[in-house]
Amino acid sequence: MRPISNSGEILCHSCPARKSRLCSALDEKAIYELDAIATRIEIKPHGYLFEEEDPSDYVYNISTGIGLLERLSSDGRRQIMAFLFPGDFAGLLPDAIASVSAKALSRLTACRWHIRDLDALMERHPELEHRLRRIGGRVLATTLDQVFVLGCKNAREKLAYFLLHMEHRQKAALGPRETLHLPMTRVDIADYLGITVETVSRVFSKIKREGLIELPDPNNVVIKQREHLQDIAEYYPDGH
Amino acid sequence: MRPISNSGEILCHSCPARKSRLCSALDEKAIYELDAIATRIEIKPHGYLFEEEDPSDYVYNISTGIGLLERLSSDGRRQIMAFLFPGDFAGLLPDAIASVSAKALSRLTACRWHIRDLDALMERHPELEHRLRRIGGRVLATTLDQVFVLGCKNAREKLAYFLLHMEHRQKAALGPRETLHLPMTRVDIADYLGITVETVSRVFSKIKREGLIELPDPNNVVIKQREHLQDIAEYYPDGH
DNA sequence: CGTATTCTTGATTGGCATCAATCCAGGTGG
DNA sequence: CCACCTGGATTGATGCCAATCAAGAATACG
Repeated sequence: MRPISNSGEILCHSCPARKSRLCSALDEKAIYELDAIATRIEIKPHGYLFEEEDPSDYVYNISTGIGLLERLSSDGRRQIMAFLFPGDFAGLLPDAIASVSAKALSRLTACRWHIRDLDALMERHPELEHRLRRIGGRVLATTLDQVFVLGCKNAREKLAYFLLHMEHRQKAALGPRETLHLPMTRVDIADYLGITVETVSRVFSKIKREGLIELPDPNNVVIKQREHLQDIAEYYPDGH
Repeated sequence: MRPISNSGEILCHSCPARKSRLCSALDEKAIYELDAIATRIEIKPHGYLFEEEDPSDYVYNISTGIGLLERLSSDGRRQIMAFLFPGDFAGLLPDAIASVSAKALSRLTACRWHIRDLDALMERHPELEHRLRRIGGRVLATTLDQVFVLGCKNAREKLAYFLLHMEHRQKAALGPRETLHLPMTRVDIADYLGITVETVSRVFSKIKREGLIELPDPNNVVIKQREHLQDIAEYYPDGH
């Protein structure tokens, strides 16, 4: 059976997210059908995949590029809920109960499904719903980690957590790298951790002086003392 | 068809959480089966429903009483992830990826299902999995609200959010009340909001002096100026 | 009724925010 | 090719909100 996409250059079988948690281990027939109801979309840097006000009728799966989920308050404060890597999902809240926007940090391509189409497909492939539930569970687990960090940790601990978490995400999405690339600005990091840009910058400088990391340039980090960082953050993404 | 519980005084048909999002609108047969694989459990005040280290092989649905989900760090800091009201679920993370404990604030009764039993039942009743997915979606939405509050808001705004949120939860679980009962201590509130007991106490006193609330006693609040509180918290649980 | 626990209030400290200036790389146009 | 501009990053000076330390008041409990 040859996969046919209804609208785009990347087909499921050649998709960078082919091994994503939604597609992998689905049988050929299900993948074919999933492909048939998918729309390929592309967002330019700084563009939005969807915004708070939009009716949340779609589920997205990032194929390539980096994005973020953010929420804004009326007086301009911003909280970043997550950074999006290839394979990640967005728009998993069908009730439109969560108002977040998804913004592209780089050129970004994604698969989009209409909720109704997905619901219909799930009726015939219950395995699909099971997978979506597990994906949701992982998102929740990560969000609980974030709650813990925001509620309990100081600036130094927050940044240590951030670096290790980003390294972990990047490894999962793109494979192991020798240096950690940070595609976001210092402001983004600050808004993710609930601190200010200046504080982020200061802590970067401090842990660099202390030899915990190297900073070839602001967007690239070499972690020199992983265990020390893990102890600071109390975060061990791959076990102790 | 008469419902038969395998272990307890409360049957599904007389369950206080009977109208919970899991059971409601399931057909009689599914409810019967759900009942058959449920275990009724009871926890004393300050006891634990489950703890961080436990293998998370169970899903729980609170029947009566109040509880909380907490995570502790090695140096004693604590973050409360949620307060549990009748009808709420806990243990929704099958991967054991989220280490949280569930503690009882009062005498607490709950339904417990083994994941395996539930998985087997879902094979025959896909509607059940669909419901669990939606429940998980709601939990995630609430947790995202919490992230926003922890990351962006000051002590005053946090407490305003807390009061309105608790009122909303209490209304949903127990029906409308004229006064808001707070079954948790000031320390619990502090650990939920990422601030200290003293700060909680001070803000309570302040908004009481300002006439936003009345405090007949520390555990009961009468909200006098709901709209003002909503504006402080930027939180409108039932729309504007 | 005494003891423990929780809550509240006061005094002081400190970590991070705020305000402000400078640095630096990349892009643009003369 | 270079002067200029711009947005992001860094560093410094100062101030403030909430943490910390400490003590007293209120309430629950054996």
